[in-house]
Amino acid sequence: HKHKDKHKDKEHRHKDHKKDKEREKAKHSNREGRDSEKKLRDKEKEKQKHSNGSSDKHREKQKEKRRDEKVCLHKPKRENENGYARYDIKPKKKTKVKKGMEGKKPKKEEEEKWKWWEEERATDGSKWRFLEHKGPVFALPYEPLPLHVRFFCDGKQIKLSPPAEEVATFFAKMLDHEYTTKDIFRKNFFKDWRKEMTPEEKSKITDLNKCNFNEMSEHFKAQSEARKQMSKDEKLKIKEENERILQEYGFCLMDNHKERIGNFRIEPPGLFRGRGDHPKMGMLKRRIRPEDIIINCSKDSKHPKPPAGTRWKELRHDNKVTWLVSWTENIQGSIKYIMLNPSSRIKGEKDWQKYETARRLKKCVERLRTQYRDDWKSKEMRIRQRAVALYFIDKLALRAGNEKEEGETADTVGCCSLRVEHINLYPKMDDQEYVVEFDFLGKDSIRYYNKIPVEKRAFKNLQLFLENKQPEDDLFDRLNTSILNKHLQELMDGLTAKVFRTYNASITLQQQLKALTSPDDNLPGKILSYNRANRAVAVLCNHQRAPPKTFEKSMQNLQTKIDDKQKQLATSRKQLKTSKADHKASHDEKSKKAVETKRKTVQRIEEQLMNLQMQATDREENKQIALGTSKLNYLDPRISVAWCKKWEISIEKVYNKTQREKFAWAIDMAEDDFEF
DNA sequence: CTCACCACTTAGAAGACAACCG
DNA sequence: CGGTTGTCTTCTAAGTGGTGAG
Repeated sequence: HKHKDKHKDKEHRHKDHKKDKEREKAKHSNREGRDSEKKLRDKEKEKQKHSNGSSDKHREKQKEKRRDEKVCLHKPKRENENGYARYDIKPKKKTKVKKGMEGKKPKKEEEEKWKWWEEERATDGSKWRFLEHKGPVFALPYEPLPLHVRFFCDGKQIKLSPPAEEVATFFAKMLDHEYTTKDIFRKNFFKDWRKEMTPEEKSKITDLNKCNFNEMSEHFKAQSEARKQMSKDEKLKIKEENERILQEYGFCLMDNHKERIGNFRIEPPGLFRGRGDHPKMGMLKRRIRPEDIIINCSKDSKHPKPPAGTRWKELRHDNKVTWLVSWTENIQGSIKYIMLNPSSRIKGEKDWQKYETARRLKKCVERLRTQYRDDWKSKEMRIRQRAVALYFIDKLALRAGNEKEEGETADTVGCCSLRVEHINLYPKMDDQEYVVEFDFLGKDSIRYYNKIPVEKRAFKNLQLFLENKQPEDDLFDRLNTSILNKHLQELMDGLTAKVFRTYNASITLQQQLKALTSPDDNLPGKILSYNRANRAVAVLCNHQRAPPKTFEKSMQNLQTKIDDKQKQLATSRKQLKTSKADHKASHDEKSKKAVETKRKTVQRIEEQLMNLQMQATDREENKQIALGTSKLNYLDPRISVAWCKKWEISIEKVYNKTQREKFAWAIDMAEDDFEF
């Protein structure tokens, strides 16, 4: 019954979010009415938000006032355009797509511009009302190797049966990869490979070290080389075929809208590549057949047909979930899904909601911080542990750290699963006090290393937690993510550990943008500032990448360019000097003009040089840092949109096409004064 | 509480593609 | 125009967090 209560709470929360009565009414009214009512509600929500006595209440109010003034000044007449009442209520300063809005518009056009964020959200936990799709695209069947490609074991040629040969090719394709040298990988592979062999093969092939895959490997290299060498025509043909498949299988119909599917292809069979020190690396990931597939769609939709002669495992009509297709994978036994693209309504709404939760945290974060500092003094060990863990999650943006099954995955940890061996305490270090040194492997086995001074009371608690423990013992032995999240839920509706990461990432971006952007900077300068702000977040969240293989070389190339530019600048300056001298001597129009052109040239080259240097700085600073993850998952896009608007930078400079599609909601709704 | 299960978000690497350069 | 380089897209692994049974 506990869970049920919780569920009710959640429902209640959701209902609170928007006024229920109004929504019910709106559901049955027409589009215009719905929209305007939504706006009205939003406005009310805004007011509520601003009047609930948070610390920055005053500033927020000022801001709102300012916005209203601006709106009045610049865009008072929107409502006349097509009679949509909604424009009366919350005029937009800038509305991108206007033409074609009058009267009836062609369906296709409407489809392209569908603004789901201006529509109602379901409140009953259902994710859709209608869903129709074509099912998944299966991996191509195995094509046996041509006869001339041979395989040897112990020096003797063996013609492998197709199943054994297929698995062998998986290994052969990876021969150049470091994976294949690892003991665990080889052991796992060999074990699974033998399962595919005929008894005869099994008796002949008993030692992987005696297997020679070279001809296979060479064959695949030649094949990929041949693909590269294909004529334009052939390449075009393949491209068209891919496009056809995309058009047929890459979209679904969900609640009257055509939506892009994220991954409509079933993962092909192959060898499992775990990250880090994974105990299952090299195992055979088996081929998925229609009989493994569960299809989810509307009862009243045209159901996807399984390939001829096969059947689905199950046909389901569950509109409480968002997936279209699922199957169980054989390595960990987990379920894999086919879901919609990030640009879809279903993903976008959730994403938007995530940032709204983080913004609610912003309003009460100081209160929570006071509380956890207070809890450091608690009589109860579990509360102290909870409070210190939360401090780490807040201050260092650590992940929650769920427990993991031993032997099933690589040994990685998050905050709650930190072990004694992952930290070192230094009461004094150089000129700093109470330094904690973190060294552990996090998600994807990415190393987290950080030496950081912490508050005295937190430090003393850590010393206490370490008492009488072995290195492999849990640092927070009275804590797990479920306890922590239950606590957080009580502190704020919808609060979980990961919200802190979102909040701290977004607030950092906003602060850094404010601090780094200088009005005098030119465009590349501003972009550098943006990237630096983005970088600050990536560092906070520990988003690392392997330095690109060509990094050194590309840096060198850039340096050469800079050197050349410098030389060019020197020559140009000399020429300017000469022309000035000429002008002084002759004082004629022609020489005066020459001076001017030269001056312009020098200026242009100076700027080019600066830009190159900025590019170099940017790239150097970015060597081991991945910006994409934070941009895509942690930074409220409205901050970036507002920044672009404020500095009159086109959004394309900050978001590529995919990102613009994912963040269409933010691009459409955020104004230059948006505050996270 | 633990455990198993499920659904969904977040993650870096690899592969595909496009732009640029000589 | 071909090869190289940098960017975008795809892929799928690895997390988080919710639920419900026992």
